[in-house]
Amino acid sequence: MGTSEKAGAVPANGAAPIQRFYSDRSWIEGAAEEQLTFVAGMAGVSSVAAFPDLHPGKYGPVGSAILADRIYPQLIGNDIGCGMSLYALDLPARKLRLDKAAAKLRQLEGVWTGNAGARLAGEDLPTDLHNQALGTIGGGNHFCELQVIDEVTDGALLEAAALRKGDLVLLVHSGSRSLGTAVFGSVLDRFDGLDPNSPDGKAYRAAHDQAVRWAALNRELIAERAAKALRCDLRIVADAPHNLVEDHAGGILHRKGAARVDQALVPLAGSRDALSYLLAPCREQAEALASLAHGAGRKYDRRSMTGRAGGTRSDRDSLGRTSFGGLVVCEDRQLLIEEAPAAYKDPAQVLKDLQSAGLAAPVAALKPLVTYKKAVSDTLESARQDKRRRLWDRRAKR
DNA sequence: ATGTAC
Repeated sequence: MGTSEKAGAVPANGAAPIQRFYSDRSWIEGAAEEQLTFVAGMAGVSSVAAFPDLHPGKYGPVGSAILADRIYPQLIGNDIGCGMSLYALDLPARKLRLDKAAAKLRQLEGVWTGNAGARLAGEDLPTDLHNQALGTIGGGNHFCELQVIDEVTDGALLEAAALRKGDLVLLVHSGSRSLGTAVFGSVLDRFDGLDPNSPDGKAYRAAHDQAVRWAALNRELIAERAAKALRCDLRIVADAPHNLVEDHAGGILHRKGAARVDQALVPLAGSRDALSYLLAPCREQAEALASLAHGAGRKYDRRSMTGRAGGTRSDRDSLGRTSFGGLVVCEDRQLLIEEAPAAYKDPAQVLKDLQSAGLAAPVAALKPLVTYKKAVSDTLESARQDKRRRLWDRRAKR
């Protein structure tokens, strides 16, 4: 980086400034800090913002926003366009039976049989673009959760969104499935980044932008499938993608698990056994790069969860229920363990840090009722794999 | 994260 007029904002070592929006009360791994430092030193990076959900990722710190003069596809990774959508349901909460709702949500399993071509065309996408996966949640940390508006902290803002305490909502976390994987796969040898104005940069950006629109449509279709299964209507409250590149302040902003704040309300996802929140973004701070935390953030990686949760039968059974009396639909045992609530940080602390940093204010807390992840039974092979990992971990501890 | 990889 040269001695431009921006030199005053650049630390002596030439790395970009890192703005941290978390306190020492948040659980931040050393590896995530190292990744932040690495990313801030990458060529062309001018600004980095880190949020309290920060945790190490495969190619960089998840829970950060990175402004650069070029596109680094690895910072976005596979799941281009991944994000959170919140929908209001016109279903009376008092009529809801959780076990029946859980049974109905099982209809989310399998393919969606609607008119994919028409919906894709409506989003200005090719009518045959990856349509076999449309309307499906996927695996990992993706979910579709039925929630109830619990505590209200800003009644006026909630009312402005035509919501009130006791209303049922749907929080959908999903992305572009293997469409995004294919787009990332086409640039795997480009870790030095792409000039956004070069043919390669433009080609990536075009395919990326399609995956972003596909992912948003996918969340919409998942919500529609869920509402149809629950036999009610739905209305969108917010859609906040957190994994993509976009133009920002004359550069390329990489959202690496950092929610976009261009709407009145932004969802902050908790774990399935913790509250989620509806946030009102505060006046913009340039250093925050128009971003917020996207969730609680992982505390433990997937692999290490095998030794931490689901060790006994009763432990595994308890993973299917929540302390709120909620239900979890996830018949893949390995997934149930990897995504155990213990794998996640406390979303209330994430909220506190965002609040004290002056980035957002809570509007309402959302209580999980039914978390839908996967309704098909895990295979014999994945059970065997689970057992092998367990034995291996036990041996490693000696 | 993923119609994974053994």
